[in-house]
Amino acid sequence: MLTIAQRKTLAFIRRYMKRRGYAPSLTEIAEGIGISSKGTSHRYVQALAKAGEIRLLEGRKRGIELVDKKELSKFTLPLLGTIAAGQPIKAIANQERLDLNDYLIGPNRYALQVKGDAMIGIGILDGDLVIIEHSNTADNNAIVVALIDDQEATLKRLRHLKSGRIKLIAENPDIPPMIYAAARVKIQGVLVCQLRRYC
Amino acid sequence: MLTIAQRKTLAFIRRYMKRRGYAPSLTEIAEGIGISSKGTSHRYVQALAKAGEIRLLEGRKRGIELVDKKELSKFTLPLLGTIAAGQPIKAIANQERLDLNDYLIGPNRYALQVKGDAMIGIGILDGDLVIIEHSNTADNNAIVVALIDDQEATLKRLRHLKSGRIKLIAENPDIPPMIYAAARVKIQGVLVCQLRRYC
DNA sequence: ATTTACAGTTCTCCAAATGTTCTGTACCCT
DNA sequence: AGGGTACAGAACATTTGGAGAACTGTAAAT
Repeated sequence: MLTIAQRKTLAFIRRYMKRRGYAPSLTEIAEGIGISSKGTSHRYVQALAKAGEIRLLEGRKRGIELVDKKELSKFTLPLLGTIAAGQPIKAIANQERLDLNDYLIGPNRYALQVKGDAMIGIGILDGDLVIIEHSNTADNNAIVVALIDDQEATLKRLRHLKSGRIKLIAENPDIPPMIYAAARVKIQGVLVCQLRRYC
Repeated sequence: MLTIAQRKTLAFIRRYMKRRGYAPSLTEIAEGIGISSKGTSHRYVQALAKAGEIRLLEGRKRGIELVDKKELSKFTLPLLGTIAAGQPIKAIANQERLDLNDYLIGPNRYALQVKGDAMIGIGILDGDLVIIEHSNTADNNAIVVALIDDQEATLKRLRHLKSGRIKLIAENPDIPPMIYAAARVKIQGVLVCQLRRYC
């Protein structure tokens, strides 16, 4: 339940965002609700986030998002808990919901269907769908879609070698890793998620 | 979430393209939003691309395309094609979209997180999420959540034996299959889909 | 084919705006 | 007096906004 001051804060944030299209700063919130300390408005904003009325984008200026109560039920599934061999399902407290939306969807993402067993060692099988986020760079050890000599595109684990060359590793003991000069390899995207349908 | 400057940049690009029919250059963008460094406008444009507001046509001058936001907000992803070791991405004709909604979501479905390696043989690893559709029956050979003696819940492959008994098979050579009298096994749900996040 | 102007990319540096955390003060209540 | 709440304001860390130089790549003109 919100206090009067928190309610006032929320109302101000809503008004501000509606009018200007972006979130107010803490100083503006303080002004807007008639106090002079942004330390205090900070407290209210934190309380609103905890109450689930807004969402805070960590480490960003004006990083407030309104939570749309309608949207909440759309692409979510109840996350019941964990299952292991030999043990009952262990329920997770207060029935979390899993938001598949931010799990899977995003700008610059696309799906590919995997052919072949090159990545079988990490459980990516023939026919699986992988979701790729478009990017020209990738962290060491990430799994990437790499284009070699502008010809072949493959899904492999990436490793930057100290020599500056690039090692592409298939997670399959039958397929040896390959090493290429950096110029021959273009990264097209990074593996974000994998999914497989059973029915 | 866009910053104020990014928003301003996007608005300018939209205005410019509407009026002139083609995209502005970085210098024009800088002028248009009232700054003098095209290095800076470059940063904003990159940020907009990452946020999915625009698309950049690589290696082309004035290569900015506006992205239609309507498509993006749905629960779909472009399905580009297939990827295999040693071959280019094979595009699927006219860019199908993959609707994850009917892939994943449904009434009576819930998610569980898998613990342990019991199903490693078919690529279900520790930590993966599985989506289960609630059901008291299952086809032969389906993978199910089964409750044994009202005690243990496990994820196993189901096989109805001619004897009327039920065989539960872990897809792991280290774990032998178990056979139970039908009365001891209750099916709680059927594995519909599996997904794993990599980042 | 070469030159040239335009456009995009990368980099470094700096300043201002903003979020976060703390400490201190005032007021109200029992 | 003690505890709680509301608020102010300082101090600090981080993000955002911006300038400009140097470089690479593209496309058009010669």
